[in-house]
Amino acid sequence: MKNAPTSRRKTGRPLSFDREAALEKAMLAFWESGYETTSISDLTAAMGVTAPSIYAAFGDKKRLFLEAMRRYAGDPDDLEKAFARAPTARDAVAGMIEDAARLYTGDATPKGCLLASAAASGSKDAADVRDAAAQQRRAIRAVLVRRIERDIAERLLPPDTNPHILADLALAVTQGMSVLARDGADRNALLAVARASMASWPGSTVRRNTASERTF
Amino acid sequence: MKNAPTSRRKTGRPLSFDREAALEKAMLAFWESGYETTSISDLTAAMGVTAPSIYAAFGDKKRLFLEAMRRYAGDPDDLEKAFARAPTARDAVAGMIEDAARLYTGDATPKGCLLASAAASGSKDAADVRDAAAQQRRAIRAVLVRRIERDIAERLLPPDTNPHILADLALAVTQGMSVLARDGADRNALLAVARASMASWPGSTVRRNTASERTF
DNA sequence: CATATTTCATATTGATCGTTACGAAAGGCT
DNA sequence: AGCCTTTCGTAACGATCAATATGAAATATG
Repeated sequence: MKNAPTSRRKTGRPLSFDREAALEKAMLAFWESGYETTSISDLTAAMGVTAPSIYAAFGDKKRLFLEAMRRYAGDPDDLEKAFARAPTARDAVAGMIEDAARLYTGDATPKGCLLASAAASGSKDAADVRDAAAQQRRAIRAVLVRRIERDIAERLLPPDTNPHILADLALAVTQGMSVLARDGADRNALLAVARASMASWPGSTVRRNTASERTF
Repeated sequence: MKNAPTSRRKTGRPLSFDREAALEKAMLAFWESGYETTSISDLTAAMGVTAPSIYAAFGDKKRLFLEAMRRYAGDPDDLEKAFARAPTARDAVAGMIEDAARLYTGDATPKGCLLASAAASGSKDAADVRDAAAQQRRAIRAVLVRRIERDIAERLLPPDTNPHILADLALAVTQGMSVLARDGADRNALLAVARASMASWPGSTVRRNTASERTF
């Protein structure tokens, strides 16, 4: 039960818990039950850490959630790089949506998307937390738009393609799959939705009645 | 300030508020702030009714929410009838999604979808409320599936069309648009997403580079 | 070993949560 | 008018909320 010696500790009683592991548990709790509807009592139980230790390590509930949310969402730059590596914007978006379908139906994690459900609504006191979640979604959307714009510039997409609409559609499908997952849809159902949604991508051949590539 | 004489009142002091109007206000409050995160105090302020009167008229917070949610969602039979009137399943679904886009961006109502956001997550005490919302969504999905199956039977859709995937996709786009609306997307942006999403419908001609019918 | 520093567990803070007694007020019925 | 029934406003209930005060325990340093 030692904390990682990342920051050189000088003196005093050492932390009795793994900060990263506790943050992971907090993330799962928020993922499962939402920001305002996960109590400090819930968090102490999930993290195995008493309330004063949580406050000492993370500040307050709001900061703990924001840290957990950033941990969930990951670095937007990583998404940008993954998108840059993809051969086309279409591949990048299809990959993102299918990854989401898998993420939302994991066995070891709550169903659905933390970003979609943990702060979907709430009291006025938590407006800033909802804004933070919205900002995360906007960051993802911006990455989507940029990648689509690149393909337009490279003539891989029609010049009249509206990147904002395509990005919004991809985001809507992704966040909507979270609701399906919460309602009990299994991984295959979500993957089918993910693939079906890509049929609205420009240049898609909406093939029909072919046994080899049946999207519907 | 008289209540409608629908149920023949016998005796006693009359209600001093309009039950339906108060329910409407409660619905808007839940729509805005969610089930658990809207307090009785919030509700008394929004409804203009004191707490004991709320409890006398609606039972408790849970029953008030369920009644508000049913008022929001409307009768599933009405949706079924509207779907039956539509010339094709595609028209029915496109209409539903576009109606949702308009509903989620109304000026006099909160942004987004009550069904999508008010019970997206929550504590264990509210699991039955989330289940009730899930049941509403499943009812809509069932209507979608039946209407699609009818078009398959009538040869208006390819015989290998999977009605569950199409229904799930329509539901995902719809619920996903709620997130976009909450994040500030305007009505035109949502309508564009709604129309773009229909391009993945079987038999769609994904037309490109035509100024007359530009879907992207 | 002694001291400084930090975290520990226990217990509690004031505020707010959903819900309800309680008695006064307001109508219909005889 | 006088009773009966129902709703009214006020005030409070126990429970839980997020957040801390407090002092003992644990480690580094001198």
